[in-house]
Amino acid sequence: MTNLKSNQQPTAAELEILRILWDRGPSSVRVVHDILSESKEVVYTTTLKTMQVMMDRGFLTRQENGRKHIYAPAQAQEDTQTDLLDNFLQKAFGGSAMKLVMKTLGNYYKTDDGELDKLKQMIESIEKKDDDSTPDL
Amino acid sequence: MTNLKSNQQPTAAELEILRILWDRGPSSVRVVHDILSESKEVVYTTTLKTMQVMMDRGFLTRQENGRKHIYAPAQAQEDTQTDLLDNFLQKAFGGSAMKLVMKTLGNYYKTDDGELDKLKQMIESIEKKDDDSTPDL
DNA sequence: ATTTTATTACGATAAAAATCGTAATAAAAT
DNA sequence: ATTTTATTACGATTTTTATCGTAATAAAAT
Repeated sequence: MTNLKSNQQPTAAELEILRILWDRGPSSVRVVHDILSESKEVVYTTTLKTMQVMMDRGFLTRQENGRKHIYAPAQAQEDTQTDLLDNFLQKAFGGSAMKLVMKTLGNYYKTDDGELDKLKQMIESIEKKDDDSTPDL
Repeated sequence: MTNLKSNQQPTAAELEILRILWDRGPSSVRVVHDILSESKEVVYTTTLKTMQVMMDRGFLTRQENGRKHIYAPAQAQEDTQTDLLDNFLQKAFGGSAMKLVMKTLGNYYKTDDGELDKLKQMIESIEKKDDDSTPDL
């Protein structure tokens, strides 16, 4: 019945920019924009403005020396992904992590063996741990 | 460089309505609204309008007898989830299904054994199949 | 038949997100 | 010093999404 305006998520356009920064490290608007332009038609000032807004929203930090601004993600990719995942899991799968996992594997199962092995390891470690703590959702 | 306004996704508000319809089957606006009201403060005409928009967007169908309209999802939950997943995977994990799976398991590993077993089966069947066909993304 | 009630239709407004154009500023080149 | 170039700041506009109020319509109750 209440409506706690929960944790703000970056928009789609913002995520594209974050991805670039995570990949290339701290960068100027110019660099980000040029990369962005390869996959999307957009004007320089739009990219700039978006990054300024992201600054306000706390998604980016920046280091200014003189007129030059170098932007960096405020949060590690891992942490942002955690937030996004929480959100998506609720919205699309009613919070059932297992349904999400099964569907993902079912749809995109082409993987290399190394990855499947890692996955198996993970499952084992879950089976070991089981029942001691931590959330389930 | 182009910008194909790809496949439309339901918004968050629309998904809440879809979820209700998937759960309860085809329903009137009244029913959907009453259920929605339990978790969210919203006015009847807002729910109505949203559902009318969803109709336009092709997310819902409806059967009218006289003044009474009964709405139903245009697409099975599974299929919508596939679309959502495609989209999310790109946006948040750069298309790497494996990363998504690993992170999901890592974050929400509390599951019952039955589910883990199913998961192991799935992995096995993937190992069997491997290399014949189908997309990887 | 008249009134009450429930429902839909429609349009208007608000809020959020995305985009762009213009002006201001500073550095670099001449 | 003056001009050119690159960058940021700022505000305006557009688009999309969400919300609501009022009027129209039909069915049910009296």
